[in-house]
Parts: sequence; structure tokens; C-alpha cells
Amino acid sequence: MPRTADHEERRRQIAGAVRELISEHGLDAVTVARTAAAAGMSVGLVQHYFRSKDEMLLHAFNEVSAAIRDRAGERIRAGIEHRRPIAWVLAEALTEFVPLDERRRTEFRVTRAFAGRSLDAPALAEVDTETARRVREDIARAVHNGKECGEVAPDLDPWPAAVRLAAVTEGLATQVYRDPAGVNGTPAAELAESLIAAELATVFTGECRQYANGA
Amino acid sequence: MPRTADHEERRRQIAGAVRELISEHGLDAVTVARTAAAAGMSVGLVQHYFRSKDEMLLHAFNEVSAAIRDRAGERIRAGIEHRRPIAWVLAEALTEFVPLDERRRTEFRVTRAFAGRSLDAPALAEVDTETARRVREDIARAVHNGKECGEVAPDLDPWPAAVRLAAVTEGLATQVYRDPAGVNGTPAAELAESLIAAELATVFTGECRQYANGA
DNA sequence: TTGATAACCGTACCACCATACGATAAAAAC
DNA sequence: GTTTTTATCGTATGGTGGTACGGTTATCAA
Repeated sequence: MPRTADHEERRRQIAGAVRELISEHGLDAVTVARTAAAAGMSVGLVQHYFRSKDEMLLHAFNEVSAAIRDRAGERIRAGIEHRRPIAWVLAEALTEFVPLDERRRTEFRVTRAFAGRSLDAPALAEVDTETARRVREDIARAVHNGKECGEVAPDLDPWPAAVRLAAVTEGLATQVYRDPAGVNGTPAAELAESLIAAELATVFTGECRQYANGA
Repeated sequence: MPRTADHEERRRQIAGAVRELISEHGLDAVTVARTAAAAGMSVGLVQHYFRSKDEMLLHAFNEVSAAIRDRAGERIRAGIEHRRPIAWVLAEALTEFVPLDERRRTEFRVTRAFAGRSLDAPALAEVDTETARRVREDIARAVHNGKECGEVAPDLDPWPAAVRLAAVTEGLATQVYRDPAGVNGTPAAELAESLIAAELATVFTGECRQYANGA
């Protein structure tokens, strides 16, 4: 074996530089040269880890999408472990998609930029739709679990409910991003959290049986 | 006066070419040369009507945003004139934002592309936020009118309701765009319409008094 | 020690694009 | 009819950016 370096770590460094560049100056400002500079390496090295610029961008988009979804998933996992009501857990998970702090705002800007470019880049579009599909499935699964627990009415179809919850979350995320100050004096953050909670309340209408049992 | 030509008409032609180019090949494919070719004129002529490419893009974005909003406004105006229930009128107006046919799909793609570029283009970002603000106001006004008519409970705050309706509409529009085939067998179009209707039903809970009167 | 392989650097090339510019034609004004 | 102004064209130019490429260093195997 020759001179060694952590391949995946380098790719993450580069993807991180891409993320910061997009968030601060937009996707058009991302050039291979600038990315290399931001990552503290040479142009040649970036080429060593990504055969083309498109591949580099795709990787960055994938990584950011995965990061968001992983955080949401982690919140769900932890919530389940602590025997929280599913509605409560889901509320926390969904707010991960809303740009309520710098990190989430950065990620939101990145996904927004890539969504725009997806128009003529099938590979990027697939990341977008695939991520959305997974989120929808996670939500539908949570609603389904709510039935077994007793929080959700047994005859409720999880799929329309999941689409609705995904839609409000995404829509509210956009609104919070555009007008963080909110509307009519109410900060957008408060508005988003209360509206998500209200929307969840129309799906999770019952009490969780596990609570009565004590688990 | 010298040699004459319809200034606004030419600008509309160019904006139309930009719209088609974006929708078919993405915002990155829009060059001044290609736009000129698509509009059937020379590069120099495009420059004659727009001092810079940015100005040209800004105009195109403005025009598309206005077109969508105008159609929604027209639906509202016509609905009011025909004494329709406000909930019904609003449902029609909101579906103008959902990409349910080719025209709306084209417009959706254009706004999506511009939203992505808005990250580092303040002028474009302003069009985005301003359009969203106006839509929100239109919805809030409709909810307010619903009170006088008797369709909306008198103590309901129109603003959170407007934010919520705008959010679901925008979110559903995105979902329909990404997966027109829908989820679990249900076409996205049906899903979107029924979910918007359901959301409206939580705001417009009463009957319109004008109906009883006959008007 | 030698050779092979991978990590890394810097640059040169090529294509593309926004914009500047000069030129021409036509219509209106005087 | 001359002048002025606008509509229209085509090209030249300067800058930028992706990628190809040649070169260097360091590590491990034989």
C-alpha cells in the first residue's frame, strides 16, 4: 500500500466546504477552485477525490439530505426509547426540517439551492424525490405505530395524513425561511411549532395506552 | 418620433422565451444568446430591451409570479361575483398554485429555479418574499370576509390560518410536482385537492348567510 | 533498495458567455 | 431632404471556470 489518507474523511471535508459556500454565496459561487480553497487544499486534490464537479455536488447534496434525515431519525429513536407519546416525538422530528437555528438554516439554503438546480439535473432530482419519499414513509410509519399505541383512530389512512404532515412541514419551513420575523407580531418560529402541533393533533386524537400501563 | 415598436410587447416576448428555456432546460441553460434565439431575435436586440442579463431574469421572474397571482385573483373576483361560498372560491384560487397542468407545471418549475438562485440575489429574493406576502394577505382577507359572511367563527385569528393555508398549498404543490403519480395509488392531484379542501373546512366551519338571503 | 501506488500540487488549455461596440435601416420631425 | 432617434444586427473581447496533465513526495511491498 502507498501513502495513505482517510478517503471518506476527505470527501466529507470537501462536501462541507461546498455546503458552506452554497449557504454563504449561493450555488453559482461554487467553483472547484473556490471549493478547494475553502477546504484548504489544491484543485488537483479535489479532482483526486471527485472525478467531476457534478459528482462533487451530488455527493454534497446527498450528505446534507442524509444529515437532516438522520437527525430527525435520531430524535424519533430517542423518543421511542424514552416512551414519549408518538405525537410528541413526531413534532420534534418534523421541526428538524424547519430552519430554526443557524445549522438548519444553512441546510435549508443548501437543499433549496439544489432543488432549483434539480430542474435539469436528473441525479440531483432523484436525491430530492428520494429524500422526500423516505420522510413520507417515516411519517406514515409513525402514524401507523400510533394506531397500535392507541393515539390514532384505527380506521385512519396513514398515507394522506403523512402527505399532509409532510406538506405543512415543508411549507412552514419555507415561510419561516422567508420571513423569520413572522406575521403580525408573532415570530415565525412560534407560529410554525404551534401549527405543526395543531396539525398533529388532528391525526393523533387519542391517548397512548403505554402511559396508563407505566411501561 | 423615430422608428417605432411595442416596447412592452417585446419585453414580454423575451420573458416568455426565458420562461420556456428555464422550464425545459433549467436556469443554467439560460444565456442571452439562447434567449435571443428562442425569442427569434438577435443578441443585440435583447440588450436593447434589457441592460443586463440580471435585469432580464428579474423581469421574467416578476412576470411569472404576477401571472400566477393574477389568475388566482381572477378566480376570486369571479367567484365573489357569482356569490359562491368563500371556502369554495378560495379552494379554486389555491389550486392555481399547484402544478396540475402543463402551464402551472411550467410556472412552478420557473419559480422553483428562481427560488434557488434567490440565495445570493437579493432582487430575486425580494420578488419571492413579496409574492408570498401578498398571497398570505389575500388569504387572510378571504378568511376575514368569511367572518362577515358567517362562514368563519368570529373569534378566529385570520393570520395563523392564512399562514397555515399558504403552507399546505405550497407544500402540496411541491409534493405534486415531485410525485405526480401520487402515493399508494392515489394520484397526487386528487390528494392535493382533497387535502386543501379538508384544511379549508377547519377554517370555514359555518354556512354563508348570503345563501339564505338569495342575494 | 527499488518499484509501485496513492496523495498531493500547480498550470495550461479550451470552451463558453456577458457585455461593449460599431454599423445599418427606418421612421418621424423639421 | 436632412437630421435625429430608435430598432435591429453581428462581432470582438475580456474574463471565468472545468478539466486534463505532468510533476513531486511519501509510504508500503518485495
